Amino acid sequence: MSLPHAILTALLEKPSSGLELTRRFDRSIGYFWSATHQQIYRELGKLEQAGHIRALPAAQPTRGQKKEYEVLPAGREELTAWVTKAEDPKPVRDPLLLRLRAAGVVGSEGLEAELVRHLALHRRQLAEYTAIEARDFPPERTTTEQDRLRHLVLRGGIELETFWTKWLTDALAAFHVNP
Amino acid sequence: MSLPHAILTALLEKPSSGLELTRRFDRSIGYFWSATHQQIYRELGKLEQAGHIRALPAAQPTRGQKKEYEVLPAGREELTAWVTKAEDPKPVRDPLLLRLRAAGVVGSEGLEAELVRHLALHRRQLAEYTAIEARDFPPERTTTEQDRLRHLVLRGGIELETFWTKWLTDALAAFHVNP
DNA sequence: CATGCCATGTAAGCTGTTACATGATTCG
DNA sequence: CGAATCATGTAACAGCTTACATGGCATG
Repeated sequence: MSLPHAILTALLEKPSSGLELTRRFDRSIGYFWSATHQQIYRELGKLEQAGHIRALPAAQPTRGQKKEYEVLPAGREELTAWVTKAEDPKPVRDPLLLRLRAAGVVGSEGLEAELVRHLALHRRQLAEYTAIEARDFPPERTTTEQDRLRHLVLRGGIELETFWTKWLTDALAAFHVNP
Repeated sequence: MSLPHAILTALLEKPSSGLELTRRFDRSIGYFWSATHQQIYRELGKLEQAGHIRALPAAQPTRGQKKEYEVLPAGREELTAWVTKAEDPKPVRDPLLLRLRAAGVVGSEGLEAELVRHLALHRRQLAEYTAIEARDFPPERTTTEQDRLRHLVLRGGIELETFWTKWLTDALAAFHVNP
C-alpha cells in the first residue's frame, strides 16, 4: 500500500500531471519507489475517487489533454497518518542471492559474467547517487528538516549500493579462489 | 519469475511435501526468498503440470494426504538455464525510505518510534544470521563449492542487516540534532 | 497531410496476500 | 468421540507488468 502515498508525497512537493509524475518516478522518487505510467494513471483515478486529490479546474476532461492534480486536505491527513503507522519491514526477496544458492546445487558455470554485469550496474548507480550528494548536499549546508530527511534517504541509497558493490566484489574474489 | 526456481532449488536439496517446503521457506530459503503455503501449493501444481517435478508414487491423490515431490531432468535444466540468464536488478522499492521522504513534506512527528522499532527488528535478524554463521561456517573450514556459495549468500544477509542497523542508527542520531 | 511526440488510458496476465475450507491422524 | 494438529487445497482480491489503443498538437 505504498504507491498512493508515494504519489501523494510527489504531488505535495509539486502538483503535476500523470506524465510529469511518471518522469519524476524515473528520477528522484523512483530511486526508492519505482512505478510505471500505467500504475500511476490507475492510482490517480483511485485517489481522485477517494477524495484525496483533485484535478485542477483548468483541465478539460477529454483524452490526450494534460490534467494537473493537487492534494486535498483529506489526502494530506491520510499521508500524515501513514508516515507514523507501524509497518514491519518485508522479508528480503532477492533473485541474485537465490541464484547463488541455486548455483550451489546445479553448478555455477557461467554465473561469474552475470556477477560482473551486476557489479557494473551497481557501480554506475552509486556514482549517480554520490554525484547528486555532492551537488545537493555540500558539507555544512543542510539546515531545514526537509533537507536533513532528504539527505538521509539519499544516504540510504548510497549505502545500499555500496553494500552491493562490496558484496559482489567479494563474491567474484571467492570465485577466483578455485576458478 | 523466481518462486518456481526457489522451489526447484529446495526440492533438489531435498525432496519434500508442500508443508515441509513451507517450513523451509520460513527458515533457510526464506532468508532471501519468502513464500506462503498458498503460493507454494499453487506453484507445485504448475511445476507438475509443466513436467518439471513429479509426485513420488507412494502418495495417494486424496486430500489431506502427504505428497512428496522430486525434480525431473527438465526441471533441473530449467534451473540451470535460469542461474546464468541475464536479469537486471530490480529498482529499489522501500516503504521506510519513502516514509522519510514523506515526512519531509508532512512533518516527522511520531516517526522516531517507528525507526526505533525497525532498528530492534534488524538487530535481532542480524544476531540470528551471525549465530548461523558461527555455527555453520567456522573459520578455516569451508571447502566445497556449495559451502562457499552458501556462505556468500549468508554474508549478503549479514551485510544487508548491518547496513540497516547502521543507517537507522544514523537516522536516529540526526533526529536528536534538532529534536 | 504525414510523421512523430505528448498525454492519457484499457486489457490481460501474473505474483502475492488474506481468509476460509476440507480431509486425515493422533491423543486424551 | 471431541479437539488439536497435520496437510492440502479454493476463492477473492490487490498490486505489478506488458502490450496495446486513442486522441491532441506541432512541424516539415
